[in-house]
Amino acid sequence: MTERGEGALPRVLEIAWGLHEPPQRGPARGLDHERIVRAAIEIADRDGLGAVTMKRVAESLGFTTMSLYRYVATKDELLLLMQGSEEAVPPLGPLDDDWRVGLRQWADHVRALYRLHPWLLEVPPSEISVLMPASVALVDAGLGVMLPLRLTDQERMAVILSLTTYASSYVALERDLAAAGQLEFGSDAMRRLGGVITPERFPHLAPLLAGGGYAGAPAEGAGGDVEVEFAFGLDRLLDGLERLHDERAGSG
Amino acid sequence: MTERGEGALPRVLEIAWGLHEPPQRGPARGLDHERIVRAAIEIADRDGLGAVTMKRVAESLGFTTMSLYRYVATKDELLLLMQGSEEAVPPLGPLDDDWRVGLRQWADHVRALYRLHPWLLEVPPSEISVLMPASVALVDAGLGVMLPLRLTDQERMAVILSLTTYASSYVALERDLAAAGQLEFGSDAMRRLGGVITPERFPHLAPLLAGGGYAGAPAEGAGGDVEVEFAFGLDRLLDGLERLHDERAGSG
DNA sequence: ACCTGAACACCGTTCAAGT
DNA sequence: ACCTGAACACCGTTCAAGT
Repeated sequence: MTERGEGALPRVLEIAWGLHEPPQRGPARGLDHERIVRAAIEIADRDGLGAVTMKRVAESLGFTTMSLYRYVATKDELLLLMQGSEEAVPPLGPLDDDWRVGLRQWADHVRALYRLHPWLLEVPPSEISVLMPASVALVDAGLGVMLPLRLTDQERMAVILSLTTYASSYVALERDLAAAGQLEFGSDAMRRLGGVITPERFPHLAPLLAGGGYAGAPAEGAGGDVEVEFAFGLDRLLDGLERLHDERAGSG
Repeated sequence: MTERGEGALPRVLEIAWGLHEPPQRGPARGLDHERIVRAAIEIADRDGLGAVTMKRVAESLGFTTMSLYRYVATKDELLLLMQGSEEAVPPLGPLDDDWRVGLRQWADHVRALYRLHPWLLEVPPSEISVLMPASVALVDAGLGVMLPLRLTDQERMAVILSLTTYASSYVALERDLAAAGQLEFGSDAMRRLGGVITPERFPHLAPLLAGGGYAGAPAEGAGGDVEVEFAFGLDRLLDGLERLHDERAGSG
């Protein structure tokens, strides 16, 4: 009964898409997947993914740890439901008709998503997550923006993937820089580091380090720099797309 | 004695760069950081990061769990040492003088690194890791390739970062696709999925899904596709760089 | 069929003890 | 100062029991 043939959808997809019919018989259920996932997301938003334990989630709902296992097979399943929940995704308004502007808006939206829920960066990735509601909605919107571009479906997917990983990586960078800002290496430490990161061994990086243009001295303007770097890399990718598009327009 | 003022380097950097002098007095040490890190990497390579426990690492060296705490303050410190160890990085040969070719070689090398040690994708990121030996060596080489490009230091770092995250993301994708290949949704499952991922709700993605151009049916050619997509995104980024370079060459 | 309390196996880490 | 055994707090998960 639990395994319905080889062609069945993974349980977690059934749950996420609302296809999972609760059992007919027996006492009324005290919980449901939506409440559990929402509670878990709240905890992760507030205290990080490490704070999401089965115990803490259950108790925040007024139940015992073990009650969760009536709704979720393992903790990994819960994490996947969190990641794929549309609950976590802010609504995505209409995107600009100009593909370049639209893609930038789309990338900004993805970045906002990771900023809103930094724990998304830590959820162990699953091959299933691209089929969860949140991902499907995002991908669909992104594909829509690229309609006027002369690209194959596969290339469109590659762009989506590039932008997604690009945005998420930059949120991770922001987080790391924020943490690094509190490191504040003293001149003592920099001298010690300069003793091993020498111009002889690292001719290109050592000058940067000495000049404060590398990690270790991101004291001022760090936030702004990340902003600039995000736009820079994004523009390079869009430039590349435009060049490809122009070439194909010319030859087609 | 353990805290040497505010200007001191983080302990893990001292260890990684070989600046950590072992205590003079007392019995001979049975272990050293290098052996511990190497043992941990071997376990992670073979059985994944989840298999790296203090117990397993210690026992693989013939010691008890607790002995490790003479060398490493916490498990997180051990993970960081693994990640930043040059042990894990295959030697990087000389790169082509043509910046485009060189950057492609560099990106391939980074990708090879993640393929060799997939657990690198799972190590919780630390702001310190960019100062560890492995990262410093990689970044230095990457900066060297970009010497002929008309870019600021900051832009060069942005490129390095983009390529790194790009390469690592693709290795993650490969891994996920390999896992997804064993999912093999049946026609039953696809029909069920098609009931919620409808053309009405997802006009751009639904046709892809129905046509097998999206996850869920990556049975054949999946590996090859990833190869194509990697080159595609990389070329777009390099195209963008070239355009920027050409523009500046013209106006400078 | 739901929810619960007790129990299990397994973590990382602390501490007091031996040498 | 090294290594060890015992112990602690905390996980995820299983199971038998109550309703």
